[in-house]
Amino acid sequence: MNVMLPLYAQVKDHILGNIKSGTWAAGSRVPSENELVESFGISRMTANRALRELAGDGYLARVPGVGTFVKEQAARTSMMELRNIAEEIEARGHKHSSRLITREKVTATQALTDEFEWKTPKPLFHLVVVHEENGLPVQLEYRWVNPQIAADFLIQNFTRQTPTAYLMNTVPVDELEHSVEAIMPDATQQKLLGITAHEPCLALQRRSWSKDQVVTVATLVYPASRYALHSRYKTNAQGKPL
Amino acid sequence: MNVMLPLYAQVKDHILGNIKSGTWAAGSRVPSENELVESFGISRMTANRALRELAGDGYLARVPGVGTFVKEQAARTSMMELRNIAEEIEARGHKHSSRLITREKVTATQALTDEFEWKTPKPLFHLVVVHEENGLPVQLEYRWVNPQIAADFLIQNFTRQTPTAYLMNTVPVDELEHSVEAIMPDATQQKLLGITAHEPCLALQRRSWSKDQVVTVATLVYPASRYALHSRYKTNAQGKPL
DNA sequence: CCCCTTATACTGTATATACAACCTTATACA
DNA sequence: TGTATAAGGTTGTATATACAGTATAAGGGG
Repeated sequence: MNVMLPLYAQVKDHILGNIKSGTWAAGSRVPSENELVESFGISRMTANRALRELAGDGYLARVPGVGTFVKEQAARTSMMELRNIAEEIEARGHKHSSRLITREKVTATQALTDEFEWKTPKPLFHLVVVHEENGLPVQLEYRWVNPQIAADFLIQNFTRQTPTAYLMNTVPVDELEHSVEAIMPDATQQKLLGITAHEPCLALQRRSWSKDQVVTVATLVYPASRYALHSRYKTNAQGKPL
Repeated sequence: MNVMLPLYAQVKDHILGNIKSGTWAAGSRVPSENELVESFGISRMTANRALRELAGDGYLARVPGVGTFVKEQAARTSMMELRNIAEEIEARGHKHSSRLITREKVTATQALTDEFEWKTPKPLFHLVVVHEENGLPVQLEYRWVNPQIAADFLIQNFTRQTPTAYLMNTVPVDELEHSVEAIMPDATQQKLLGITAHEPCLALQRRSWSKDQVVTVATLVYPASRYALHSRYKTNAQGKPL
């Protein structure tokens, strides 16, 4: 059952674990390549690969002749990121409610198999939820969840806690991907959102990873008249987010 | 003058050049590690590093036992980064071109005065540009620029350098704001983008600040069928992106 | 005291080698 | 004909070794 990770990945996990747990604070020094060679009993090239890849991912900064250090990771706060809609609505002083449309266990289609980065189709939890702000539908949520990571996902009561909130509290998220497009709603979506066929919608697709495995894929459909996505943040000298 | 690049970087450049120039189309096979060993006279580990890093960057897909292939680059743009569309298109190995529709000096409307955080209306530079990917319109850019910060903006030749590129090189950006909504195009937009009245569009509004002053306001309209906005990033050390 | 040299530690790159896992194709066999 | 096997090419990982470049600290000589 337990898949043996490659050595360099084990070293990466070890270092990343110490960073995320806060044991190694930002700016502090991580073991040098030769120290990792000693403690893990590996070759220097393997230690080099672990440190080099973590540096490429932005977790570490390497300085020739000096050492390797934990990088400062400013929180990139924005509404485009992982935020659950219930909090957003309540932050506006409005009332959030939700209607559970579908809750089932399905087998992944080919497209979903690709999304989850699997080679073969596997079982998936599937959920369809309509979120309402003061009784008016504002978001249609299609969600698929990897059962291997969130095994008890389907037995949750999602009228009290949104799927996003449950996943955020249960699984640590390493990586997020968002994709936004404009779509015209189909008949089912029109009915569930209470809109006409002529109203365009935003379709926000979100994938989240934990330890290089896709945890969940969600498609969030917003009627254009009722919602706009928004973000604002500071940047560094290169024009990239901090 | 010439800085000698490391061997693995030279190999990466060679492969990337063939992708961007379109010599190697999406789906086509790139040389195997052993073939690179032969043609470049390098060791297999060096070839491996070049291919592995390009795969990590999303340019290549590697299949054990089969080979390495040029990946399809989806027509998507990053909403988190301040990146100019010309680079994005060229990174996909396609050709970027642009048509300047309007170039003028105007006085800010009340709405624009608010956007620029001014108390009274002031002069503004205004530009309308259509960006094309392989000759097909993919973005309609409405841009307003603060003349106090970029005084020589209007005399630039924007067929060689995009407005975004010019501003990125001229003014350091401290802060960015994005807002996305779904719209139906009006008659003018339909004509400029070459789309029908029934195709929804993404309208991305962007404001950027430098030293607490608004530098530029831009509205970027993307036909839904040709573009999706995209972002992917690692979360912070605490795994709590918000 | 200051400057130069030297030693040491660390990262960056490159090679040669090895073995495993995977896939395709050709071949031998029933 | 159909199937099992073998061979060869491909990626993935791991090691041992080597040399270059950079930064820091220690020591020696003016």
